[in-house]
Order: sequence, then C-alpha cells, then structure tokens
Amino acid sequence: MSAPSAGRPVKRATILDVAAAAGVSRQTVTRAMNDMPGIKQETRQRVQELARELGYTPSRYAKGLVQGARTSVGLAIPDLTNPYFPAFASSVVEMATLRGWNVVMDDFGHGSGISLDAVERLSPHVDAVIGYLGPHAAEAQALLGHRPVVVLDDPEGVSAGGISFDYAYAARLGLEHLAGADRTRLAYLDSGPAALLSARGAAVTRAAADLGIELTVAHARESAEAARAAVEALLSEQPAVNGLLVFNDLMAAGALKALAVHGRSVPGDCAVMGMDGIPLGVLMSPELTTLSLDLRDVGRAAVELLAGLLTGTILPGSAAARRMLRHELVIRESA
Amino acid sequence: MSAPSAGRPVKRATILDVAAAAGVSRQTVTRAMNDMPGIKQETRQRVQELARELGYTPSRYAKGLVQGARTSVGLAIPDLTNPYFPAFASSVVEMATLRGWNVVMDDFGHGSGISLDAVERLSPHVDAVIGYLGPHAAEAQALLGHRPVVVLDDPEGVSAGGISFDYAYAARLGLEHLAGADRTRLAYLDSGPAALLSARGAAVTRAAADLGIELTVAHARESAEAARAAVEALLSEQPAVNGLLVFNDLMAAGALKALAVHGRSVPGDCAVMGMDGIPLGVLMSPELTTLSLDLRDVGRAAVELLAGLLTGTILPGSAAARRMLRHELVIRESA
DNA sequence: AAGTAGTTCGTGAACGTTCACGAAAACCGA
DNA sequence: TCGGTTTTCGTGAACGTTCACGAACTACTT
Repeated sequence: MSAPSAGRPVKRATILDVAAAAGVSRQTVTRAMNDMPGIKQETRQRVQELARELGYTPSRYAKGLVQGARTSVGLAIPDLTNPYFPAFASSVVEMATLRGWNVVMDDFGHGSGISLDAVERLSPHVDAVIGYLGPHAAEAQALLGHRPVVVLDDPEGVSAGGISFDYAYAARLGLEHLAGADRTRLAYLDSGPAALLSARGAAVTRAAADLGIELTVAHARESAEAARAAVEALLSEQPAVNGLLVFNDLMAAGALKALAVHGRSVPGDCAVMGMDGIPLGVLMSPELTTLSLDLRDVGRAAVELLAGLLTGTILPGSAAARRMLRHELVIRESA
Repeated sequence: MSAPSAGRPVKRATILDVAAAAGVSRQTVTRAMNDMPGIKQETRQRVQELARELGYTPSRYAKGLVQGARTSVGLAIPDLTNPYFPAFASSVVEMATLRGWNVVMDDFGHGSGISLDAVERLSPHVDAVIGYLGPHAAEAQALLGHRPVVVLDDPEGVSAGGISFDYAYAARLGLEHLAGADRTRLAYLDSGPAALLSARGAAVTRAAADLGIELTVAHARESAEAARAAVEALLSEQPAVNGLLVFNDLMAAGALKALAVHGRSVPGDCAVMGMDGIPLGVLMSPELTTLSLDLRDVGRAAVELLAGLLTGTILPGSAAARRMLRHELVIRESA
C-alpha cells in the first residue's frame, strides 16, 4: 500500500524552528511571542509573522514546567441535566476565573455514573478537585494524594475540605411553613432507593418528629420523570396528602406535573415545596416555593476554601476546612 | 517582622525526592508509579508508600512534555443558566471523554460577556476550541493560530470548522404547523435588539413571506424574564395574536408565563412554539411544543468534526468541515 | 563451573520552554 | 576619538519526567 496522506497528526513546530526561520535565537523568539521588553519592534513583528506562518504554538507543557504551575481545578458534577448543577458550575467557573484558575469539567452522569471515575479522569490534569462526590469522597481523596479535594454536600468530612448544608435548619424552616398553613397530612419525597434515607431525608424526618408532624416518606430516582411517577403513586395511596416537600427543585417540577395530571390544585389542594432554588423555579406554574441555596455563595465558598487549602492558609481536615451553608425560604406560589 | 507561617504554597516533592527516600533511581520510581513491568513487587510497594507519604504527585507538565500531548479541548459557552447550553456541554463532555480528551470549560456569561475573552483565557490550556462564539469567530481563530476552532451556529464559516443549523427548514416546519391550525395572526419573538434580525429571525421572516403568512416580529434579550416582558407588551399592542414562535425554549417559558398572566389559554387562545428542545420543555405546563435539536447529535457532530481536524482527515475550511443539522418538530401541548 | 536466559535496576539523553547572565552593537556627549 | 550608557541579542542551565539502552544481579541448565 502507498503512503496514506492523512490520519497522522503533524509534528508541531517548535520554538527552534521559528528561531531558525527568523535567523535569531530561542530567547528572541520568546521575547517576541510574550511581548517582553528588550527587543526591536521590527524583529518582534518579523518573528511573530513567521511564527504564525509556521503555525507555531508554544507548548503549554514546556511553559508550565519552567514557569511553575498555573492552578487548574477539576469540577466533578453528577448530572448537567439537572439545572442545579450547571448553576453551581457556572458559579464555580466564575469565581475560579476571577483567580486566574481554569476549570476542567467532568460530568459523570453518563457512562458508569460513578464519581470516582470522573476523579480518575480528572486526576492527571488538575491540582485540586471540587465536586459532588457523594459516597466516594474518601477514595477520591486517596486517589488525589495531597492535592486538596473540596467535597460538596459532605456530612462526613473525610477529605481535605467540605461544604455542607444545614439540613436540620432547612427542614425545620420548610416544615414549619408547610404545617403553619393548617396542613396536617404532609409527605416528603426523598431521592434514592426506598431502603435508605438521604442526609436530607434524615433531617426532614427528624424535624418532623421534633415538631410533632406526621410525615409520609416516598422515594424516587433523582429525575423529574421519576418524581412524577412516584408522586402519582403517592396520591393513589395517600389521597389526603395536602403538603409535599421534595428533595430538589427538579423533582418538585415532576411533582407539580403529577398533581396537575390528577387535577389537584396547587397550593389549594396540596402545597408543594422544593429544595435548591434553581432559577427555573420562577418559570413553573405555579411558581415554585423552595428552600433556596444562594448558588453564588456556594460556588464562592468552595473556591475560597480551595484557595485557602492551596496556599496553606487553611489546614486540610481542620475546622476551618468545613463550612456550613444555610437554605433560605423563598415563598412563591406553590406553598 | 517574624517569618509568617502561611500563605506560601509549599514546594512540591519531585521524583528525585522519592527516589532518594527509597534509595533507588528515578526510573525505578517511574516504574513503580506507572505500574510498569520490570520491577520487584516489594520495591514497587515500598516506593508507592513513600510517594504517598511525601505527597508526591507527578508533574503533569513534565509528563506531557516527554510523552506528547493528550488533547484537551476548550469549551466556550455563553451562559450556563440557559438549560440549552449545559445540555450541549454535557453532550460534548460525554463524547470527548469517550475519546480520552478532557474538556476545559469557560462560561463567558458573567464578566464582560465577550466570547473572545473566554477564548483568550482558554488559549494557553487547550489544543482546540469548540464554542458558541457568535460574531467573534474570526478573531478567535486568529488568536488560536493553527489550532482548530469549531464554531457552533455559524453561518459564515470563517474558522476551521463549523456546525450550522438549517433555519430555513426549521422555520418552514414551525410556521406550517402553526398556520395549519387555522391561526392567522402569528408573531415571532426574536433575540437581541430590535434593530437587527438574528439568523433565525431572518429565516423565519423569509419563510413567512414564502408561505404568505403575515408575521409580527418582537424582540427581547435572551432570558426568560425579558421574553416575558416582551410578550406582555406584544399582547397589549396586538391582542389578536393567536400563534407565537419563540427564539428559544427558555424565552418560550417566559412567553408561557406572560400568556398565563394575561389569562390567555395555551394553545386555545394562543399557540406557543419554542426552539431548541431542552429537556425541561416537558415540565412546563402546558408542555412546550418545540423545534427540537437532538443535542447529543450536536455534541457528537462537533467532537467528530474536531477529531477530523486534529488528525488531518478533514481539512480546515473545506466543505467537509461544514456540517448542517436539522431541527425536528416535537409536538406537545402548547401548539 | 560456566554458560544462558530472565529479572531488576540505573544512566545519559531528550522533550520545549524560560531565567539569569553576559556579549555585542548602537547611540550619546564631550 | 573615546568612555559610558542603553538597546538588542545570544548561551548555558534548569524545570521534572520518560525513553532507550546497558549493567548488574539471580536462577536455571548442562
């Protein structure tokens, strides 16, 4: 067979190629490319021209090696199709950009869906990881070694840093508001298999017990569709339910759908309250009342914490490396 | 002042530190860390242990320098709070991950909001860029030199590769369906300032002319809130409007809101059709009829095209570097 | 005992860039 | 014309890793 004309990526032009073409030395090329002083205007232009013609792009590896690392942080996200996570990601990207960091993103919603795989993919490229790592936080930290890991929604505190949420506070806030309107048959829709309560679920059931509220707990996968089906089932079994607290806003949207299909008015027949505070809540009808997290705060907290860990201002695993954020009750139409 | 104890990032342990600690050579450490053959089990474990204790992490720069580049692509996204873009990003991340690439993301919605700034930030870190670059595609390509740029929603074809959408086809499809139900007073809500029509807007007005349909055109910024306000204004000025086509699904959600506020039933009093096909359309009430793009296809197309450009299978700027995708009409409740 | 094959490890070189320093060239005033 | 300043440019060294090769050591065979 004859030589194929395609498929093999071409060897890249190096700084020496440019230097040779221009009849100057490496250093002069460096000076021209990086707008450094100590070079004649004319040569600078000539070199830049030549560089462009040759398609020269400085190797980021060589550059990084000699100049010392720019920090790049990995962002591990469960599922970009749940609007909560892009909103969070957006905030992290913004805060990181402000510090001159860059963000390598991995969405582990597809494929295996294991957060640890995302961390493995990220590992060779990043100096640190921020992410919703769920149960794999410990393994992730082990995999990253001394590189800091900031875990979100992290009750255990097994890695370098963690942002957690005051679910006890949120649950009390939510249930008090729901029960305050003389609603007595409350239900909570949790995420995950029926066997096991999420951290949020645990806080909600405990708060219900504290407040003397009777509470039915249902479960569904973390998607609007699953939530819709679960709520439809719940309505058949417990038709008297007149107040519903939901694991997150996406699932709450599914719940609203289910109630609409069953002809129940919201909040008249049954109040609905979400959790998250995604921007889209205001677009639903009725507009979703929710326990809202200020996502810019969450992103800022994560990035600040990471900054502290990277500079050594905050010690990994110390008290300062744990931050707790609170939800705020945003009352709209649905409850 | 005495020496401060914090703030300065510690000098990282190198392979030589580990080698010295273990009493072996660099190469042995390399073998141990990368699970290469030709090393005794016992030494491998001892070295790995020591590496962990010293907090040794191989420098990705040195590694990249000697091993040749892993490809990492930049993803420039206008606004992660519009659900269309995370859905697209998710698809790109998935396809890129399949090829072993990694994705560096930049959301230029905050800050200046100029796509070129995102490309500038990305430039030192990536081998290529995929993005919604809008009017800055040419400058972006100039900035990236010979590194390929895949531009989405790109009618001009000024950079290495481009994915465009057949708006003429989509517009015809949408208008025919809207007009087919005996609706005669149609309106189109475009994005951007009133002065200038978007590419979509141009296609829609042309299709309307071709079909002999009278069409009112309104304008709003690209957000649900702005769309809501614009539609409310439109309803006051043109109360007879009974069919509405909207620039994208997010804005369509705002339009639904506006119609609800004005007490118009959808689709009874006025049909609404969006454009994009974001997953959340099904959660709205009524469920949004839309000209849908298969976002997995879009992501796949972008990544495949980029792969071709990187390997040289596809020539930059050639006909093969332009791909055109079509919308599909998804009929739900709103039209 | 010696030859052979296999296992385990170490040394020079290379990747492409910038930094620190010094050399050469150009300009200037007296 | 000359000494001094400024401008412009080039050369070794270093960044931290892997690759190619060869040396030493072990185990087995005859």
